[in-house]
Amino acid sequence: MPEPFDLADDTFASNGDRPKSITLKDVARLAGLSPITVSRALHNPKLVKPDTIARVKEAAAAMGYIPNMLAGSLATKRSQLIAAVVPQLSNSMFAETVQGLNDELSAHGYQLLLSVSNYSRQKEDDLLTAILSRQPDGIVLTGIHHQAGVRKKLLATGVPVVEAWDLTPSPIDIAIGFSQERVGEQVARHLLDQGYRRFASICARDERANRRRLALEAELQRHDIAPVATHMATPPTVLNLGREGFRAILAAGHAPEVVVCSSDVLAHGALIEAQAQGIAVPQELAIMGFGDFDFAAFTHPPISSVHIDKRAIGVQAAVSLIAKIEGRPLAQNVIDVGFTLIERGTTHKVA
Amino acid sequence: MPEPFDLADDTFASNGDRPKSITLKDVARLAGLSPITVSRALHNPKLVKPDTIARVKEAAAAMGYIPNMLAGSLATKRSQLIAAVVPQLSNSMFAETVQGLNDELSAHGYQLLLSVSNYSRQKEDDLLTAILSRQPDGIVLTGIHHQAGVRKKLLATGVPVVEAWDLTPSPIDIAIGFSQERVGEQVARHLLDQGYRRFASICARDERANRRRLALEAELQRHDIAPVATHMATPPTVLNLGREGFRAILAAGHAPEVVVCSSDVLAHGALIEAQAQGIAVPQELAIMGFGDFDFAAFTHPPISSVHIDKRAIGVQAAVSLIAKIEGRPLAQNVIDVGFTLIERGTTHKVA
DNA sequence: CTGTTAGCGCATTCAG
DNA sequence: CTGAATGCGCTAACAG
Repeated sequence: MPEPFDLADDTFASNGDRPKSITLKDVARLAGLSPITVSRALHNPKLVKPDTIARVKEAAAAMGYIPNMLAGSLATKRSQLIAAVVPQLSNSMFAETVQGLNDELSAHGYQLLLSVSNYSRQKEDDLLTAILSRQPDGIVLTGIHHQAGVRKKLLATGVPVVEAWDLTPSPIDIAIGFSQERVGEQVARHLLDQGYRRFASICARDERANRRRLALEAELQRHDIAPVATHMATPPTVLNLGREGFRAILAAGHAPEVVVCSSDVLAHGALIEAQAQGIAVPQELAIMGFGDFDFAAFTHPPISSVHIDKRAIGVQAAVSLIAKIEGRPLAQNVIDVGFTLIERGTTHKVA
Repeated sequence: MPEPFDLADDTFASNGDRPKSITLKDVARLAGLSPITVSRALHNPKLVKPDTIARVKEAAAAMGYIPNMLAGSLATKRSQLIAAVVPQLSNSMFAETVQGLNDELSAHGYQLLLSVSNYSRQKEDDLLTAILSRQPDGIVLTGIHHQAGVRKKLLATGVPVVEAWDLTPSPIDIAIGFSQERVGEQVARHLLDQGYRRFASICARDERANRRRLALEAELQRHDIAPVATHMATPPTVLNLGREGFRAILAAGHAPEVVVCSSDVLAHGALIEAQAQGIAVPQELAIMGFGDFDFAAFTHPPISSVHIDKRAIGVQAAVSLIAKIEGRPLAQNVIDVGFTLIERGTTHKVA
């Protein structure tokens, strides 16, 4: 532990008295060169003689020089900044996407400006204004539905934009995700194939989750089946909402054969509630999750789910954005990362 | 869905051809004023006549003016940016802290630059260099142990710094967290009081988790008790590591009365594994978690844990940073957010 | 390979 | 209350 009890003095106060930063010019002086040469030595070494590069590096190190990227970005019009807006961070699938995004960005020298919209389009819009003022080189948004005017505002700036976690034929710029509708439809077909007929759902009040639910119901309709019960849960999607949701469904007198949940977290809650009530899963009740969270394969029984490569969405967003920023053409501006139904212990063949 | 199929044209390409941004000067011209007056009307309305403010706002709106904060920050030396470095985002307690931090910052007009260190001090150090070049107004680090030189580097810049999730008498600037040692000690005492004697632990390879474990063992020592088994797990701390860990402990022939886990996620895994093996919890095996995650209270049985106000750490970090940035003195630069043992269904009085 | 000149967009002086 | 001059720190463009 270095310098113990240096508190009194070190409590260097309000940032008026910040040490005057040492600049390129200072380094240049010490190295006996012009500022621009120092700049080049640091960022464009090919243009500088090895000797001088060494001299520069030495001087910079000696002075503890830290470049001022604000100034650099202002001059180059490249900020090396990517902004992302997610609906939520804790208890969400987005944390993984953000981590993937960040990892890939970091590997390419970009940094991440992160904002949380709390599922509010208005908030997203407001955040976007603040974000744009930082001149990001790229932006990642969640979803394809935004406040009126967002599309135009974004197009006006010309920043590359990724809309993640959904698909559309007409993205603002780039869309990376999967079809919510196809998920709902496929889940319905799969469960119908297994012989289930009495469906219930526990669904988060989330635009995408709801579209999956509606697509599932539409597919059921086509087979002349209507869901017996639907329980909506307000995010954040915590485990207890799954327990409560299933309890509510039972309390209303419904006896579903299968409960389809908009998230594995809810499915897990339903599973625990069922077990607590002595209902055998999957014999008496089947449960379907979504997202294929880390824990889904390891609960007891493991939860059948829809696998989404959450991390890949983030990584792919970074890759696409960087490609576009660096002027490389994209093969496609709508990327379907797909999904996979995963049959595990909470569902089984009935018919 | 606005403007369907406008893809072909809208695929505005690589950012060379970004629309030349409209500046303060442009707005000024349209409003028939000087740039500085426009600037004041926007950021310092008190210095400007109401009429002209209106005129400015109108002109700005008409042109869709978006201020360039890079330029603004360069001039003012205030970036309104707070940088945070966390070891990990997905499957971690830090997501909640980051969300709290972000919410509070956002409410005060600050934005968050987020980086992930992957539990590497070297990476943290590297990130810090990149971060400092953005001239953040404040920095949040996780933990109190950093690469050599980090402390000095930070002090040299004079940026306010919060070290979160731990405590120390000599923080770089501000520390906000709780004592890992006291957690370990208290958990040991509590379980000893309940009559447990044969302890095992499943512990993440994480500096803080390990210090809690060591403190627990030290307290056991004082009662002449040595743990029967310790299983270390490499982050990310996913549920399956808890299952595997407990399985490994059993496989090694140990028969602990209680398993202390460094995270509720691991505890949950241990719980599921125990149940899968027909071991009754808490009758035959007690399990202690850490973190009081959302799900802990709702598993079956609910998991005894140590509650940490994860979100508060982030909020408090923001509050302290902002206070310092704005020149308000801090009452204290070491803030203990404490912790609370929560007795639930996975432990019970034996003696 | 290195230097000079100019300007990125805005806000801080200081004047009126 | 409004404006003119100057500079934040860096790099693009053009020399040499």
